[in-house]
Amino acid sequence: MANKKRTTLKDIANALNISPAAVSKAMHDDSRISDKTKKAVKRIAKELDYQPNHLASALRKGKSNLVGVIVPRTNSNFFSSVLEHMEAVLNKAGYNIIITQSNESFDKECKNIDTLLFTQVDGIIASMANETVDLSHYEKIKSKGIPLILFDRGENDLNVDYVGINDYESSHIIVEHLVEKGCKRIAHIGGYRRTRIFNNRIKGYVDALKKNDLPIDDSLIIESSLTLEDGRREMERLLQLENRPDAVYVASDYAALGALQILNENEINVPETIRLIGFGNEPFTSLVTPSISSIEQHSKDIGRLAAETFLKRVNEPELKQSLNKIILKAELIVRDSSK
Amino acid sequence: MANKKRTTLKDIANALNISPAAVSKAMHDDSRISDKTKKAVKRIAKELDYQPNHLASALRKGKSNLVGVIVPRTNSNFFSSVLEHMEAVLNKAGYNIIITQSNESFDKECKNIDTLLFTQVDGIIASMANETVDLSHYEKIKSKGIPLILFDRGENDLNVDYVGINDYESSHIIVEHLVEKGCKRIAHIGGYRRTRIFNNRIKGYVDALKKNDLPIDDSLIIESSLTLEDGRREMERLLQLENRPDAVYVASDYAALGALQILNENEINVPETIRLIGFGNEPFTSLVTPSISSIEQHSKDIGRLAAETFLKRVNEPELKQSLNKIILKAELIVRDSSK
DNA sequence: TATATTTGCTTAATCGATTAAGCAAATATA
DNA sequence: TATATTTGCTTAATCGATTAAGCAAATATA
Repeated sequence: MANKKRTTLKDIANALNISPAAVSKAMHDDSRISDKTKKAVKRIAKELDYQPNHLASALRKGKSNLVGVIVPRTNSNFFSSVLEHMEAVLNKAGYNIIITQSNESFDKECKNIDTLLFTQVDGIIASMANETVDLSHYEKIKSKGIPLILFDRGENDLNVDYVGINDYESSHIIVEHLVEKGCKRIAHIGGYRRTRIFNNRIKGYVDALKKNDLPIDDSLIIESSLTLEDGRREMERLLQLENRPDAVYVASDYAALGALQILNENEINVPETIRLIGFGNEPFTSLVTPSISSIEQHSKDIGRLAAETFLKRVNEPELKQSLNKIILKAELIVRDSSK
Repeated sequence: MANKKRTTLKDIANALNISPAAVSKAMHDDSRISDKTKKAVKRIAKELDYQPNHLASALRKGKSNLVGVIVPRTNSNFFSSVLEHMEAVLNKAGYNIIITQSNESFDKECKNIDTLLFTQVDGIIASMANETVDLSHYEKIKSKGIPLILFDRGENDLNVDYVGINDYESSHIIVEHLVEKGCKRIAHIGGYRRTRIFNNRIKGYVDALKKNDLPIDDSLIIESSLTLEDGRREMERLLQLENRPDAVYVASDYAALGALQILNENEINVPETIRLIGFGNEPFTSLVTPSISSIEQHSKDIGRLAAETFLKRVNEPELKQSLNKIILKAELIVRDSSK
C-alpha cells in the first residue's frame, strides 16, 4: 500500500550509471554538467517522483530555510493578516514559516523559542506575549547569532530589528479627533505600562491632553489586560465616577467592544453622550451597533516589512551592527461611535 | 558578537575523552552507560549549552517529529482553537507543529502540501479549502505512506481518518428548533454542495423540512461562498421574494452576520418577523445586536481528537487498514435572534 | 579456579545531499 | 604539432547524531 522507500539522488544516479554528485549538480543546473545529462537526470527524477530530502541538504548546508514565527494568538485579524503577508514574501524567497502561538503566556513563549531553535530555523520573527517582561530567552536567540526580528509588541532594549506602528502618535491622532468633536473629559482604558507599545499609547494620550490644555485626571487612566471582560469591568467603573468622561479611548478593540456593551446595556447614547474609540481595526468594529472608530495598524505592511527585514539580515550579514527600526504611521478609521 | 559555533556531541566527547557514541547514549540514558559518565556528560552539555541538532537526528532516525497542519485560515476562532488544542496534545507527545494557511485557495493548498512533504513532516492534519475539488494532492500524501488526518472540511472518498461534527444532524437540530418557534418558511443560505459538510447541511435541512411536513421551496435554498458579503447579498435577494421566509438558517456565522446587517438596515424585527441562525459559534455572535443563535462545533475536542488520531497512526502502524471516523454531536446555542 | 555473563565503552557505518579536489578527455590556443 | 584550457564528470569527505557490532574488563556462576 504505502510507497515506503523514498527516491534518493543515489537511485537516480544508479538508473543513469553516473555518480550522485553529478545528479546533485544536474538538479541545481551546475554549469559543469552537460545539457544531455541534465535532461536525463530531470526526466528520471520526475519518473521516480524524486523529492529532495530537506533534512539532509539542510544539515549539509547548515541552513534550514525555515523561519520561526511567534505570535500571541492567531485568531485576531491583525496577526492572521500579518502572517499571511509575511508568508507570501518569505515563500517567494524560498523560505517556509513555522507558526507558533504563545497564547499570551510567558512560559509558552519560552517553550516556543526552544522548539524553534531545536528545529534549526534560520531566523525568528516574533511579537511578544502580554506577560513577557524578562527577556533572557530572546537574548538566547541573539547569542546564537540567529536573526531576530520583532514586530508590533517588541521591546527595544534588546537592540534588534523592529517593525511597528507609531503608538505615541496614534494617541495624538485619537485625542485630536475627539477634541475636535468637543470632548473635554477623555478617559483611557490602556494596557500595562511595562509593555512598551501600551506605555507609548499612555504617554501619547497624556501629552496630547496637555497639548490641548486639558487637565490630566488619574481616575481616567486605567491599566488592564485589555480583554473584552476588562473592557466591561473598567467601563462600569468609569460610569460610577461622579464626573463621567465624555469620551473613552480604549487601547484594544476587544476591550472597546466590552465597553460598548456596557454603554448599550446602560442605554447611554454613543456617540452623543460618550464617544468611543478602539485600537486595531478588527473586522467586528464595523459590524457592531454603533460601529466603533478604530486605529488601522497596517498589518499587511508590517508582515511584509518584517519578512523583508529578515531577508536583508540573512543576505547581507555585514550590516549586522546597525539597528533597523521601521515605524509606520497609523490611521484612524472614523465610524459611528465617534462621529 | 555572535556565538557562531554550535556545540556538538563531538565537543562534549572531546572534553571528556570519550567517544561521541557514548555521549549520545548518555544523553538518552542508555542502560549500558555508567551513572558517572552520564552525570559528567550532562554537566558538560549544560556547561557548553549543548542543543541537539534536530536535522541530524531526524535524518538518521528517518523521523522529524514535526506534524504539518493545513487550515483554510487562522483568523477564525474555530480554527485557532482547534490549533491550540491540537498543539497541546502533540507537544506533550514530543511533536511540534508547522501551521500553514491555504487562504481557501486550491493552489495554495497544493503548495502547502509540497512544502510540508519537503520539510519531512511525520504526518499531515488538514482541513480543506473551499475551492478544493480535485484531491490528487491528498492522494500524493497517502501514496508516500505519511499519515493524513482530515478534520471539519474533509472529503471522505479519500478513505482517511476524519474528525468532525455531524452536519446532517446539526441541520435537523436547527430546523426542529425553528419549527418549535412556529416558523413555516425556513430559508437556507448554505455553502456549495461540492463540499461534503455543506452538502450534508443542505441534505439535513431538506430532510428535516420533510420530516416536519414543510414544503421544499428551491428559491429558499441558496449556495454561496458564505462570506459576510455573500450573506448580505443573499439576504437582500430573499427579502425581494414575494413570499418572504420567516426564518433563515445560514451555514456560517460570517454570512449570518451579513444577513443580520441587511435585516437591521431594513428595520425588520429579529426574531419577531424573521428568525436567524448561524453556524460556528464565533465569539461575535454573542456580541452583536441581536445576538445570533449558532451551532457550537466543539473545536477543542476536534483539535484534541485529530492529534490523538495522528498519534495512534504513528504508534500503531499495524492498524493502517481500518478507517477511523469520529463524528461529534453538535450543539445549538440559542440566542436572541431565534428566541 | 575456570567459564559465562554483564558492564561500559569504542569502532565503523549510516541517514542523503553537497562540495572541494582532482582527473581524463575534448577542445582551444600558440 | 605541442601546450593550455575547458568540459564533464568521479572520488572522497562532510554536516551531527545514531546504532549495530564488537571488544576488553569486571563481575557472576559453576
